[in-house]
Amino acid sequence: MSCCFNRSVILIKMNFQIPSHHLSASVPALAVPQASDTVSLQSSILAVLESCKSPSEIKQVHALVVKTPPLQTQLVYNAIIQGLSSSLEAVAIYREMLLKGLFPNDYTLPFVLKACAQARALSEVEQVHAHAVKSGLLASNVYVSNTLMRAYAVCGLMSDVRKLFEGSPRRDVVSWTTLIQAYVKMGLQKEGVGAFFKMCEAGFAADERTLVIVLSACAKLGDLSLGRRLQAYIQENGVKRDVFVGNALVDMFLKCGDAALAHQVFKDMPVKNVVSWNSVILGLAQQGNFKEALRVFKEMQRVGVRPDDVTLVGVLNSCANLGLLDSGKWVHAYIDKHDIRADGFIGNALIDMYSKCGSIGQALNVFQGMKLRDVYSYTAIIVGLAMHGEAKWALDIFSDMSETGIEPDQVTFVGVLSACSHAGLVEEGRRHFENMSSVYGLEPQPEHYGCLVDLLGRAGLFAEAEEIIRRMPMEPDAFVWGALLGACRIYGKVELGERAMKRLLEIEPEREGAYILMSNMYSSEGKWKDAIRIRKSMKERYMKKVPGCSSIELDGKVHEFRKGDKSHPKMKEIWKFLENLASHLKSYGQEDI
DNA sequence: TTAGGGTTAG
Repeated sequence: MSCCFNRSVILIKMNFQIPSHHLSASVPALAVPQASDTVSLQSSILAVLESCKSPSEIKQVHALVVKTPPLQTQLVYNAIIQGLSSSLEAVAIYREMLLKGLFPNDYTLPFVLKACAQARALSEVEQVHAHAVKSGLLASNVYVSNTLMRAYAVCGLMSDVRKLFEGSPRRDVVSWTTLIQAYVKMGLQKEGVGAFFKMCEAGFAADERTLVIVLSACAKLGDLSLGRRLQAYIQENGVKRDVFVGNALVDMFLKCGDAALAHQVFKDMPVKNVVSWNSVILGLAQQGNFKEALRVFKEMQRVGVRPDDVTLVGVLNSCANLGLLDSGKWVHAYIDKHDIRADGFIGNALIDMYSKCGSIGQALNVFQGMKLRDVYSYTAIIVGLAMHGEAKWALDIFSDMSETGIEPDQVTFVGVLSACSHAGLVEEGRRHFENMSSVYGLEPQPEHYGCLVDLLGRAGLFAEAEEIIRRMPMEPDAFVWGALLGACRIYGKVELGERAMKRLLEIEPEREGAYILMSNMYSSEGKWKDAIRIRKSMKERYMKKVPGCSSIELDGKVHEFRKGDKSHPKMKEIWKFLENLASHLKSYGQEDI
């Protein structure tokens, strides 16, 4: 190996900086046994290295090695690099090793590459790549080629990963798994799955680690039939069904929309951990089955599994969507009690929960108390304020956000535009819509056009709204036509409303909203015949208005109210209160409530 | 002594 290894090339290529503390040996805190000859001295130091419990202890041994030339061997350097392979310090030691005239071997490079990959240090990866080629280790050792593939994958260089894979003289199941994972990490799920089938054709047996990655790709694709094939593969090929495979299966079935299968796999798992529970809770929440998500959370607590921050995000999301303020507050108290940092995911979920549960003040408290805010935090509070009619405030926070340098994304603009729409800020709304692409490089999506049409329509600017729809680069969706129809209803624009309804029904023939808006419009314009015609055609299509439903939580009990449902025991009092409220509002000039 | 694994928001 060493005969073809040109050290001068390496010395020129390796230009890493060695941190000074590696060169100035400090007083070693570890006692090294005195040994009479070099060999036993080396085995002593190796034993000490093996007993080291922290990187700082290893660095102390390294200081001793620097002072003791007989200890400067390939074996000792490998052991130090191995111990420090979770930081770039391993690379500095590697360079020092080369400067001492020592060669890397098939144990050195994987650890150095692991350190490079962890730090995403591409130029170091490339330099070590050169050494791997020069030394012949890349061609001869599959560990070296696999760790190198992984390092390029982490740096996002898919073409280099593929070149290495294709040029690799020997491939094993790890090489294939690394290739598949590189594709999946890069968002190329289909290519990842394709590589899995090629791997099978090539006669390799995928193991549980491979399957976990392929299952996660399948989950992202939402491809249930592929998921079933993978489950069959696991059964037929005796893949070990450990907790990782189980969790990946649960997540996959949930994301592919088969909650029953997910639940079956979950039930059959011999060992579950917090991730298993999280997958179920989050999966159910993502499907909109918030009540079931909360039921599973209660079950999790009953069996004594401690929730982590991921669990709490799922629970908060469910509370937010069910309007369960008290439960949300309970989670908040839990977070405070257990000293879980409310920055990042948790903080953003709290903002969303409070604002969806109607407590915008609390949402603002959380937002203001956060030390680290990201685009999600800003978007959550902007959307929340817009929802609560605090348009001006929402826009102020948007301008604060611009000053911090955090780039808004497409969802942020949904919040900004809907704030403008609620406050009737036509000019400002137009400007933000324009800025989306010209300043922030974001292409407006149908929902942004929907907001703009809503804004213009509410302001009575129908010609401009129609022009916007005509100029849309994509087909207008139901939100866009719905926004136009809603505005027509306000202004009694019957003809335009009919056109909007027609388009809306082409897209969503089964939705009753358009019929109801249109029939209300006919009624308020005195066109009773038309109103009756619409209602009749709804009946012919067997459409029934899905009763609107709202719920509040009081003292831990959820009260649900549906349109036309008088079953609540305190219905009389509630109606009386609402009537008082309505007359109170009318006295303030609100006529149409 | 060496390589590849699941869940997280607006």
